[in-house]
Amino acid sequence: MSTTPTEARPGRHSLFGWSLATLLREWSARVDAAADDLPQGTRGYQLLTAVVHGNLPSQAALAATLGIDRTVMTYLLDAFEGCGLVERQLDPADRRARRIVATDKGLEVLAAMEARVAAAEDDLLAGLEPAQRTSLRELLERAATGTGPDEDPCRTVVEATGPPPG
Amino acid sequence: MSTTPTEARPGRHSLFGWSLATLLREWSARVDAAADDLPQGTRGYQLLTAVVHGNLPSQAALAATLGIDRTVMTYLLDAFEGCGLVERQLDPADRRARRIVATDKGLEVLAAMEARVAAAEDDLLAGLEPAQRTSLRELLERAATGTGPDEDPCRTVVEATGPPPG
DNA sequence: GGTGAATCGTCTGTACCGCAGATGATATTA
DNA sequence: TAATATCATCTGCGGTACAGACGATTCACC
Repeated sequence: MSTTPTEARPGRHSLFGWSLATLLREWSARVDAAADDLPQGTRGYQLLTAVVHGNLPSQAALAATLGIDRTVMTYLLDAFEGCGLVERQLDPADRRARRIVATDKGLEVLAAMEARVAAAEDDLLAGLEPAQRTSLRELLERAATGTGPDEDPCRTVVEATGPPPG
Repeated sequence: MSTTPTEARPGRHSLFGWSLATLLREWSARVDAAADDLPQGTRGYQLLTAVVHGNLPSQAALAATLGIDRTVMTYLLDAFEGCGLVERQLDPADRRARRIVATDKGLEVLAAMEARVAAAEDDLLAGLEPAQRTSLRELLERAATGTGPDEDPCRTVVEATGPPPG
């Protein structure tokens, strides 16, 4: 394909979803390759991140945030609990719910993963300049958090944080 | 990322993959909702787009572009051929391969879909200003197309971030 | 205070979907 | 011609998500 002129390059369709899917696929493959310690690869990394950084009150909230089914969350957390990465704690306020908290080992594993994932992302976005990467991340996050008509009207416009660390 | 211990804002995980996955999920849901005429919903839309706009020579190239298995492509195209949207034509140059071309009905359906998808994207990116949407699309496309094998192989140089051994 | 509806997490069964392997047809090379 | 590789297809298997039902618990309402 390097011999073909630029106009006939496959994938020249400016397809929003195709770009998203391709990027996510590439990103996921790299994260999978770096996720030796986690069950479920990319999904596990996202789950552990949501457990640690997004303080979701319950298992159902966790599932809704990650966009997966409640029944799936059950055996997903089974695997994580079996590896000693998270714990199910009874919520004293609502004894139906379970509070999912990360163990020390979970925090440790996540920290190691985050470093590797950051390196993988830099590799993935090698075609963009640093300023463009920052811009892409910001736009993605804003678009992702601002989606849906069921948006929280109380959500104040974030992004007063300034430029993220390089 | 800066993990400020005092900060406990919900959903504040600046997770690249999470943004990608969320956006893709939302986009896919909207495209699915608009894909009455297509099999396989979002996947079908992407397939038909690749068939029409990206002139891929063979079924295998199509599969590689879309990131799906060859065997999956077989019954995916079976469904499309059954609906009269595409045709398998024998490639005179290589009679093993099949050239996948869209029928008139396929072009028609795709045109209608593209209009609906454009509207859905505008709705999805309602939180962004027009200039930001354009910027996001461009950055996404550049990042997605820049991850191909036609990138020069010198990018394997590890940056000075000092990743863990691996 | 009591009753029914709703929610949370779990379990069970089912259907789907992607992947590995094998197969027939064809192209390429020795 | 023989041998090997590639293309598309078919078959079987494993995993995974989804619908539904279930006990436990909370909430709404009278």
